[in-house]
Amino acid sequence: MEEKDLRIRIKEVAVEHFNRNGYHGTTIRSIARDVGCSLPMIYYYYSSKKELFDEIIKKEFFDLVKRQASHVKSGSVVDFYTKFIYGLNHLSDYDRQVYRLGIKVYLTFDGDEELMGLMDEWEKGIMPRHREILKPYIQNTPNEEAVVRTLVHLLETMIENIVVKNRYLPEEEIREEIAIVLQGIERDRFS
Amino acid sequence: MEEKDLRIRIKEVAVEHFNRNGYHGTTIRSIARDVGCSLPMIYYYYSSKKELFDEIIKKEFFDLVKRQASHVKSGSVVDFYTKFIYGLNHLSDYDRQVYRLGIKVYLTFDGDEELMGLMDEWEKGIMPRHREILKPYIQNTPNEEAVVRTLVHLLETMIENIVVKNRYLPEEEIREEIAIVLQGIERDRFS
DNA sequence: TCTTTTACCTAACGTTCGTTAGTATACTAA
DNA sequence: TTAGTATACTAACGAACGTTAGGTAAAAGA
Repeated sequence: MEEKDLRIRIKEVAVEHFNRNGYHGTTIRSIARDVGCSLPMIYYYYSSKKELFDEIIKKEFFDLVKRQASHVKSGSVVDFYTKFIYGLNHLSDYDRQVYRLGIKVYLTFDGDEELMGLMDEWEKGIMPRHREILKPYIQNTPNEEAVVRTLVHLLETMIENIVVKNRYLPEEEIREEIAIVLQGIERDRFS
Repeated sequence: MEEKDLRIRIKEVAVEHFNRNGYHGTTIRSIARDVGCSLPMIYYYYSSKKELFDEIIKKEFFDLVKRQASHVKSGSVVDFYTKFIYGLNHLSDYDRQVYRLGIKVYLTFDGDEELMGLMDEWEKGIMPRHREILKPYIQNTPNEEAVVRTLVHLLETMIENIVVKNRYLPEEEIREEIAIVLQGIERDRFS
């Protein structure tokens, strides 16, 4: 319990509390109680409640999604996306809660204007990245753009199901859904 | 301003505040201030802050989704779903905020165990309803169940985009995405 | 050695919260 | 007319909040 840096322990417990009770529903006192330290120690490592919340989003969340986005593409597109989503089932509790908290801010359900602005910036990069990944497969499809959009939308719901609603999505179900959106795409690879 | 029942005015302002600041971030005082009445008047009409929140979800939200679900199916399936989603763009501010608040509870981002339980019950009816609607069109498709699931997932993200993130989704974009998921379905009607 | 810094604490500050006690005014029924 | 009820208020309660003042004890640096 005590072998870990107190600063990190505080952040871990804070992630749990912000997740369970939201920003306003979380109290510094309850974090201190669960960490097992005194109340002012929170202020020794973080200048305020807001800074603690901000660090979780600005560092932990964006580090996590950057890590996620750097997964190497291998095999077919359907394979790639299926494994990407399926992998979320096995996120650590901490990572899952950080992800969940980030999505909450992304959906403007928590956080302040500044954090929401960062999310908007981040969101702008999503569609182009997937357009790039899918480009080799769909460049001769008529509704190219719509397919990218539909896939991204589908991915979003599946991510929410796993990360936010804490559901387990079986690999075959994920594959089926992605294949439906990308049907006719895979074949073009060999044409 | 004063022609409306105070009880209703309070609920309207509460919906705004719960939406903007969440349950814990909303104060009875700020609601009273924006309504233009004294603080104890909130307690004259609602026994507690929690009861006020609960009524919004239990009555307003579920009434709204029931109203939404009763839309008559006409034309093609793609048409039906397109119009259903597109119509959300033109929800009144009040209805949109009630919807948004409900989704927040649905995603377990707010509300207590009891309300989340009601959401779980409600969610169980979603997939069967759409399976029923789609049945005539997909009964000869091999991946029947997966198509229903994918469509429901896609609808969920589009609803979130409009209602939660407050985006405007053009009718053609909605139609394109639905058509991608249901491709090959429409044709079977005439086979 | 002595001084400074680091890591921790108890206790309290002022503010705001949800909620209620107590009272006034206006309409309604008798 | 008068008793009662519905609608409104001012003022305050105790509790909990974010935050800080001020201190201690040990380790590190000089």
